[in-house]
Amino acid sequence: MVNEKQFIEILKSKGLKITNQRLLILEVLANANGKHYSTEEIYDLVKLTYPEIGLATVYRTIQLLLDLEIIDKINFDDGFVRYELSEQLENNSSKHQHHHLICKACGQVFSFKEDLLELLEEKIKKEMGFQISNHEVKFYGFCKSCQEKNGGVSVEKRQ
Amino acid sequence: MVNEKQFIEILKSKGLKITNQRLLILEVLANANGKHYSTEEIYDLVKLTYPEIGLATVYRTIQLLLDLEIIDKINFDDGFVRYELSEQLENNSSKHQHHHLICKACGQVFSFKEDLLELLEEKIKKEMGFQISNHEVKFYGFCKSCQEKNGGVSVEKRQ
DNA sequence: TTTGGTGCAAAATTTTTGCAGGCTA
DNA sequence: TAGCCTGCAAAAATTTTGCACCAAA
Repeated sequence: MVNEKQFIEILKSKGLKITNQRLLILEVLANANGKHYSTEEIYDLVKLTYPEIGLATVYRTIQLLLDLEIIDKINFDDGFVRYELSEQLENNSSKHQHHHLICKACGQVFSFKEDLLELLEEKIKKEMGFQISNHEVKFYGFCKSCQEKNGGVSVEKRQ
Repeated sequence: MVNEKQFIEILKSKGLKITNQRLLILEVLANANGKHYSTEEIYDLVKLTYPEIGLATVYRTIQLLLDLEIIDKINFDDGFVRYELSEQLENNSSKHQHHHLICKACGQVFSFKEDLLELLEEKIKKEMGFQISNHEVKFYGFCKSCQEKNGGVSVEKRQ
């Protein structure tokens, strides 16, 4: 999880410039606290403190953060592409920290910290020779509160 | 995996009409054979045998197939939303058949049939009360042939 | 015949790009 | 100062919608 100081170092080391826009976008994502923002949401949040920012800059900065592997792209199939700070550690090796639980009734997204995929990854490596560097796991279902609300019969709100 | 006969029965039972367009779109997906088509690709393929079809019909039929849980939506983050026939069985209970391996060098998508997620799903159920009905697992990395091509040093082509 | 489904075109969304000017290093 | 970066607006790409007509039941 990259902080501002590290981010500045990364930019410097690549010969990239340190701008308010870049720092503010990273800050929004760093303070997301479990939320997953879309480009538009990031744009709106940055505008609160820096109204002159353009949406194109947000798109360009997000692409930059993706290229630098500082953030990850996630798609919850709600029509928006969302982003979150990558959990990748400086020493690399383990990028496997959490999975997403998506409630089909209320649309809420929960994070679950745990990695139990080593077995599966080993099997894939052995059987297919595929070298895994990262994974994305999404579980669709019904959250506790939606199950209780409907007495066990949960109704889908979205596909 | 739904075949044409079953599809017709499902449509009938819901009071929906059986049209050439619907049958042809299902046929394209049923013959995809491991490939994952985007809306545009489905449109182009159906046009070969039914040139008068409109793109809007493809979008509407795909939404219908999603609602009926005959197909699943997949996003490989290449800018296109893709679809594949759902593996869901008639008797329900198990929808957990395969995962996707996405090569970051050549972009190819491989499928891996295996489910070793029961342990993780049980844990999630127990700890969070979240009732899982389906999951989507994507592994990013480098396929065997790309590893060999580059002598073990694989170069990313895309994020 | 009735109703749902389709094709077309327009509209709405989301994302990318070109360019002149501004800011970081 | 040089060149990267930004904002704006236009363009491109993807998806949805309205409507008149057509076709399945």
